[in-house]
Order: sequence, then structure tokens, then C-alpha cells
Amino acid sequence: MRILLVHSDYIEYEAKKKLDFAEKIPEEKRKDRMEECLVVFVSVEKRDEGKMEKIVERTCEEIKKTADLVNTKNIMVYPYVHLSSTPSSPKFAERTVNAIYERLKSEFNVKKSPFGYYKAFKLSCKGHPLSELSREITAEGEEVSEALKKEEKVKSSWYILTEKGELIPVKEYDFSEYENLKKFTDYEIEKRRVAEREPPHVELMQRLELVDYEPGSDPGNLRYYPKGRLIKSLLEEWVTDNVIDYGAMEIEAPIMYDFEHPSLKSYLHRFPARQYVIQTPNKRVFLRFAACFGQFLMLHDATISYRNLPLRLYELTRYSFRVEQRGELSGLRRLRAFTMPDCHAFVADIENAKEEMMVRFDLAKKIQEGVGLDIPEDLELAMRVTEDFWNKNRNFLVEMVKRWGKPALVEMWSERIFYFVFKYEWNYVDNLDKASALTTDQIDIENGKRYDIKYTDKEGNERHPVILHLSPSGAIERIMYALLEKAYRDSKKGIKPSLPLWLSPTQIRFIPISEEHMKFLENIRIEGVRYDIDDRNETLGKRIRSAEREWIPYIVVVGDKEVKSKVLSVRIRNGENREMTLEDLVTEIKEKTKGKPFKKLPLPIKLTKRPIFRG
RNA sequence: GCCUCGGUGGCUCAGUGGUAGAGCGGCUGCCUCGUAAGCAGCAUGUCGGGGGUUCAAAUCCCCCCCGGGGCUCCA
Repeated sequence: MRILLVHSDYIEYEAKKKLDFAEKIPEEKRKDRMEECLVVFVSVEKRDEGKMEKIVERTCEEIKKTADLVNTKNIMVYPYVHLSSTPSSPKFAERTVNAIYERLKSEFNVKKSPFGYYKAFKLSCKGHPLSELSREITAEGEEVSEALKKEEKVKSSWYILTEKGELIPVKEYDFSEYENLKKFTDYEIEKRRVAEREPPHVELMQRLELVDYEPGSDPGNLRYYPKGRLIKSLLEEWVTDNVIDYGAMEIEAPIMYDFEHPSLKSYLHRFPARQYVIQTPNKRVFLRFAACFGQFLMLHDATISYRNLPLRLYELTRYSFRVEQRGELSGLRRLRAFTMPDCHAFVADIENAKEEMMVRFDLAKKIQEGVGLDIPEDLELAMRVTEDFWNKNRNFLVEMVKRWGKPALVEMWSERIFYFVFKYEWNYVDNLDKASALTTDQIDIENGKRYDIKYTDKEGNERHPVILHLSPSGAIERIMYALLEKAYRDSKKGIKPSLPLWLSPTQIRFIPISEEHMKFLENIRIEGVRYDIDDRNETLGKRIRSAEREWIPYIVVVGDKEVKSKVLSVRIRNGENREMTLEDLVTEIKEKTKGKPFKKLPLPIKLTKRPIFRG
């Protein structure tokens, strides 16, 4: 925002030619005049967009200050785009100018010249020392990150790192064997956008009654129906169990933090994100965007010996909040409230960090494979590294690529802009060729000091640890997104789409042929497997179809034959039809889901007792 | 956040100034069925919200909300 303030004997204007976006004005407003006033020429700029409140507030403060200085109560607000070479959109500018006008009205006698016209004007400047002032106003404040600005300056170069340890500039690399890596690279570097349709997982998450938008909340805050909640909850448990097995201590920390806390304040500057801001009765707080704060603040107050290292803390954040730009939000892929498992490891130095990172690399692999993703086939490895770290630790990166099992994309930064020197991500490339990070781990050399986290080394000296930031699965919602996108991809290949058996809300669907077979079904008792009964008064064909559309892995039709023989006719989702006893079926399912968490069906067993959440 | 397209019954969508529609789903009844949609009848509506123009608005205009796509962004 740029403004020019002119203390004048009078100003007189006349609107001449109207522009496309001009505001409507009554005829008498086309011409106006004001005596003894402060004329405020305003140019709203591109960078002000989205920050109207702050800009308006600061601009008005500036105007008031000057008006008091020159001792006038008359103000003419004059939209005047020519002060800036990077003006905002007319729409935004008009709203901003109006907001300034409205706000000044309570204290001043204000007029506003019309927006969107070529205007003739006459102005008589008083010419005293304070009569002409220009001001530049920005929305930048303590809660706005500086990391983003720095990111623009830093130079990044792109390579492919092969299993043999060759670092090949992306332009010279032959992608013919790695089509998916090519897609990922294009997405990362060229920001290529092809598809112009809704991501397939959105229709699926709604139709399967898993997840849905919640218009009554803020965008990017979703609702989970019982089946969606079940799947999410199983995934959460799976990740948590594995992280605890790895040796992490699960904790719980608050979701909101004080803006004025010194460590947090400087951390915010290093993290390019917008936060939800909440006014509590006595302070302004922001909602956490990761679990870092809680864990760091906790360890700041802890007594740590080198014997305790590596020290691992874990929290499943429900939720982490990031106010992503409206247009970036998309289904389960990018949200404003999401569930992120976040596991920090505190280690003595870089060497230990590298060792620990490899342990976690294997942990993440186990978790992702359990979830139903094939590693490395379904994901693409990206590494972001500073030139300095690469030069000193080349072997470490090569070792990681070998462990991964196929080439990785490397982004090399000329200097360090974030708090980490190295991070890797496992990215999923979806049906629209868009990429999203799932697993990610980082080596952070800054926050040990920032949060004043100390451990005592062998010699009795206090030291700041190096910190690793791991999300072993990535956001739980993103796992669901990847699984749905993967299922959709299967269906395009002619394979029946499905979820992993352990995540299927209904594992066995029983369909009685007629009412008399219900008694048989009402008497069965199965533990440790989720089953339900389609007792609706519909034809068999229709009920089979509906079970298939729900992706139910085992469908069992029960008629006279089954009641008599106790041998079930089982329709399996892979297309097979098998005769087996109930016992064998249950054993098979338990066998196939061994080692995975189990939860009960969170719905009535009889379909006639269930509401339809979506239709 | 910007640009752009969209929002009509629970779902999918037709209707573009003049009496709100269809299919699916729901309900009721018939049918009692052997592996992907049986038949009939009934009820479904702040036409996303607010304001305006008009004798008259789902339809035209303005603002807002929600969603899609693009830009931007992606720790």
C-alpha cells in the first residue's frame, strides 16, 4: 500500500471516463469539492491482497497521525493507482479503499472520490513543511514468516541421484525407465498441471461415506463418518504402535501457543506458514502447525544426559493446523486441519543424526508397507540438501538411495534457508500427476539452541542436541488419500478397487436370501472380524451389487443350503467364489490381518438400522 | 489470497424472467428371490445465504458462504 498525503486548501474533482470495474455512483457524486482537508491518494498493491484488515488498520493509523499533525478533521480519500507499479486487482482495491473510508468516518469528516474512473482534479497544496508526505505500508508483522522471503533468493539446482551414486543434472537424465519419477520431477520443477478435474479420491471418500466437506466449519476442516473415522483410527493406531516399538515416548501437548513466547516467536520466522490465530481472554495464541513446540518446550525443562540419547518423543497431532491458501485446498490431499504423527529424535551430533535417520528410514518403510503402499514402487524419494551438507555427506545420501532401491530427485540449495540442512520426503504421485509428500524426516541444527534444549555430555559440558523431525507416515489424511487414489488407479486398469483388508470397515457382508435365514445369522457370533448383515428387503442381486460398490472383501449369501450344510458360499473381491465354513473364513481373515490393529465395527450390524450419511 | 467455473429434494443432474422437474435413494405395499440394479404407489425443496432490479427472479445485478479448476503455495 502506498499513500500520498497532501494538506490542501481545497480539492475538486470530476469523474470523466468510466472503466469496466468502476463502482456505481449517483450522478451528483460525479463531481465534488472539499475545503481545507487532508487529501489521501491511495494505491493498493498486489502484496496487500489477503491482508486487508492489517493494511486498513495501519493505513488509517498513518492517516490519523498526519491529520492530527496538520490539525484537520476533513479527509478526502482518493483512489489513485499511479503510486504503484504493482497494483492489486481492482476488486480488492475497491474493497480496501471502502474499508479505509468506513473506518475513518467515525472520527473524521470524510469524503471519497469514486473508484474506477478517469478523474480530473484541482488541488491546492498548502506548501508548509508537513503538507506533503508519502508513506509505504505493508502488512508484514511478527506473525509473518521471513523464511518465505528468503526462499525466493536462494538458488536451487535439481539432480537425480542414482543407486550407483551418480549425481546427474535433471536435464541430462534419461527417465525412460522411471516414468513416475519423471512425473514427480516435472511436478516439482516445472509445476506442470495437466488435468483439469476433481481428484478421484474426493468422489470416493464421499461415496464410500468415509469423509466429507463440512460447510459449517472453515474450509479444509473435514467431517469423518463412522467408516472414515474407523479407517483413520486404525491408521493412527498402526503408526503409533510402530513408533513406540521403535522406542519413542508418546506425549501430549497443547494445540495452542502464545505468540509472544520468545522461542516460538523466532521459530515462526523460520517456518513459512500462516497460522490460525485465536484471541483468548488475555492473550493472542496460534494453533500449532506441527508437534515441534510441545515437544521442544517439554525438553527445554527436562534434565537430559548423553546416556538418554538418542531421545525420542512422539505425538500424534490431532490436529495440526495450517491456514493454507483457499485455492490450494483439495480433498484429503491438502487440508487446514490434519492429523500428523510427529516424532523427534534428539541426538548428540550430525554423525549420530545420520545413524538415527537410517533407523527411522526403515521404520517408515515398515509403516508404509503395512498401510498398503508398495515401497519403493508407489512413492518417489526426494532429498533436499544444502550444498555444504552434500559435500560433506555424499556417501550418506547415496547409502539412502541404495536402501530406497531406485533413483531419487535431489534439490540442492546454495545456502541454508530453513532450520534443517537435509530432509527427505516420500512423495505420492496421484492420478492427476500431482505429487504430495507423505513420509518426511529432517536434520535440524537450529532448534536445539533456539529452545535452549541441553544435554550433559561425558565431560560434564552442556550441549545442544541435533534434532530429527520425522513424520513416519505423513499426515494420516494423506495416507487415506493415497490409498483411495491407488484404488482408483487399479479400477482404471480393470482391477476391482479395494482397501487393505485390515482397513475395510466391513470385512464380511452376510446376505440372507429370505427372512427365514435371518435367524441363522442372528445366532452367529464372531470375534475379531468386522461383519454385518444386509437384512434389507431387496433382491439378492441388488444387495450383492451394493456390497460390491462398498468394496466389501468377503460377501456371503446365506440360504437353505448354507443353513443346512453349514458350508458357506463366499464371494471374494478378487473375483473368486469359494465354499468354506465360517470358521475357515474367520481364520483366513485373521491370518491376513495378523499384526495389524483391530477395531470393532462402529455401526449397527443390520443395515436396516443404519442411517444413510451421504446417499 | 487472485482469476475462473459451479451450488436446484438425501445423491446425480435438467430447467436461463411467468404454476419447481427426472433418475437414483427414502417410505408404504406386492414379490421371498442363489451372486452387480424386481414391480407399484407416496413423500420429499428457504433453487447456497443476504440485498437489489422487476408487475413477476432458480433465472438479471451486487455482496458473502461452500466446492471444482488455474495461478500462487506446498515445512
